[in-house]
Amino acid sequence: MLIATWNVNSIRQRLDSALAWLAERSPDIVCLQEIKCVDEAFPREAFEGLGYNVAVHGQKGFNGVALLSKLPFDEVSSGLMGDEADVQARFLEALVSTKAGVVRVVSLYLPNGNPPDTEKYTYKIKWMERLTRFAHERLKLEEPLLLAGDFNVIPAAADARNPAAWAADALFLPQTREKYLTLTNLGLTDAIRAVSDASYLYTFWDYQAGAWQKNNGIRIDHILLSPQAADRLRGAGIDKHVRAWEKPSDHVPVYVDLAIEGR
DNA sequence: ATGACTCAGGAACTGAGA
Repeated sequence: MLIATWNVNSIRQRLDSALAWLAERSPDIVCLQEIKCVDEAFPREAFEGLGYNVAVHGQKGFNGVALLSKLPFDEVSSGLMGDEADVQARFLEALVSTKAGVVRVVSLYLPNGNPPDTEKYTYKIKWMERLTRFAHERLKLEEPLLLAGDFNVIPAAADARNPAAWAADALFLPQTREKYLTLTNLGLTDAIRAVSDASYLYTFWDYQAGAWQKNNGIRIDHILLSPQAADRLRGAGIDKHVRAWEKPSDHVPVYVDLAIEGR
């Protein structure tokens, strides 16, 4: 079973690319972020035509997450626990059933947090604390669980081409990395790092200053696995070539292959 | 030294992104 995540930076601007990528990768479940539209504007029919069930949690203008699944959704729930006043569309959780049992998947768009001396960074840190509480609760279920999305966290220096340039950035500040470690230390496995310790594995290249041409990238899109998912990890990868397509997102898809029969 | 790009919203620009 292939499960992927991709920050598309507007699903309406990226529809052709998304359909082309789905045709070549053929994932069973896809987590999308930054769809940048309300639910009604999501091009749901285009994906349903390919056999996907669609769940959307959007908002006007920015943010927004979605899930595509060839398996039907047993349950879908939007919003991250811990702050009823938080209206930003950044979290969508679903449960699907396979022949081998359930799989729980979360599509998440963790706040950027810049500039760090503002309430935006406070929001990011609190969001990470809420995510940790959520993961702690769900791990008790002992299910195959995937937290997939744009975490806006550079976990280590090896995850940036030029780590010094990110030293004071909300994506790489010590406090950000500490909170991310607290999350992963609950027992979550970074799928990409589980299969490779290579350098120069990136998922984002800025549109500006020729970052892509210089391979000046960072690895901020992650798939974190519960022990029950990690036990079934067959492979993982980054579809880097998509960044070279016409009119690309600044992020590329990341995927895992789990030894779970889809249907 | 500086700016550099792409989106949405809404009709010239700003905010957001990272």
